Amino acid sequence: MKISTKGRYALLIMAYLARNYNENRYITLKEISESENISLKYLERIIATLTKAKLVATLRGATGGYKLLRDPKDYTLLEIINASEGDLAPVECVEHKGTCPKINNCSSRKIWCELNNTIDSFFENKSLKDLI
Amino acid sequence: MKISTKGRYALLIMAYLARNYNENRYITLKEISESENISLKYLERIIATLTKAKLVATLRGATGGYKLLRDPKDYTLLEIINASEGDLAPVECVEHKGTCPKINNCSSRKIWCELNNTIDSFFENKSLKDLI
DNA sequence: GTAATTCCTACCAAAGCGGTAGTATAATAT
DNA sequence: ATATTATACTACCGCTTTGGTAGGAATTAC
Repeated sequence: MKISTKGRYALLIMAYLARNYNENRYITLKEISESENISLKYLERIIATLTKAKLVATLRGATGGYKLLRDPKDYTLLEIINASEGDLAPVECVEHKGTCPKINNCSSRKIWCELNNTIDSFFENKSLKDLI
Repeated sequence: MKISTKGRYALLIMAYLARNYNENRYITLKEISESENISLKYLERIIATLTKAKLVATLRGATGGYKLLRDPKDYTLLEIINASEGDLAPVECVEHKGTCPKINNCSSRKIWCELNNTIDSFFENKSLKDLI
């Protein structure tokens, strides 16, 4: 039941961008890397998923970097975690019903679905602003 | 954020024992293995942790097997999951504070602790009887 | 053109997951 | 006693995921 570094670092990056949101400038990964003491190369890979999910704006080249597209209060932690970590379903059958033949008489599945909803709404109800 | 087969199968085993609780007999893994279609050998390994945690009674030899030590309503899902899956903390620093040097000015840790509490109380408030 | 920065792909070691196999030990049935 | 049934313990194994590293290509500002 661990959150991997993908999700954790994604949150760190987004929190960093959020803290500098009002400056409205592009922030380099180099800056975040040095501030948070995480390898630049690894951050590149992690933020790529956030870029693809259109959670951040990017500009290449000199004076380029990343910035938020919306106000921090308008990001839920769920969308950030989902983009970076994938879906949070604690077991396969919650999201993909075809994988288990016992699905219709499984006494546990109801529990897993409930747990999934609990976790999702936990993150849905927290914004990026709450994090900073 | 997955629950592994350790935790899932542990719950299956306990649910099976719970459904037969009133018969007050020792139930073999062979029976559970055939009923649930899970390898006997793997079940042996999984139930070993439940035995060590004193969640089930065992008897070796012919007519031996496993049975519950208490009424199903007196088992929380949390103790079963904890015994089989280990603790559910979504990040290391929630349980082991020494692992991260940034612990005292980490904006994320509060979230992880909250999530941990949410998940724990989810399982704490469900009994084995709820599962069957 | 040069420097700075993102973007893309390939690679890699270590750990965890989901088992299997073999043997030792204990209790019962006959 | 001995054969049978069952748990207990330990070692092994292939596969996938995790947590990175490395190198270079594309893009932009100056």
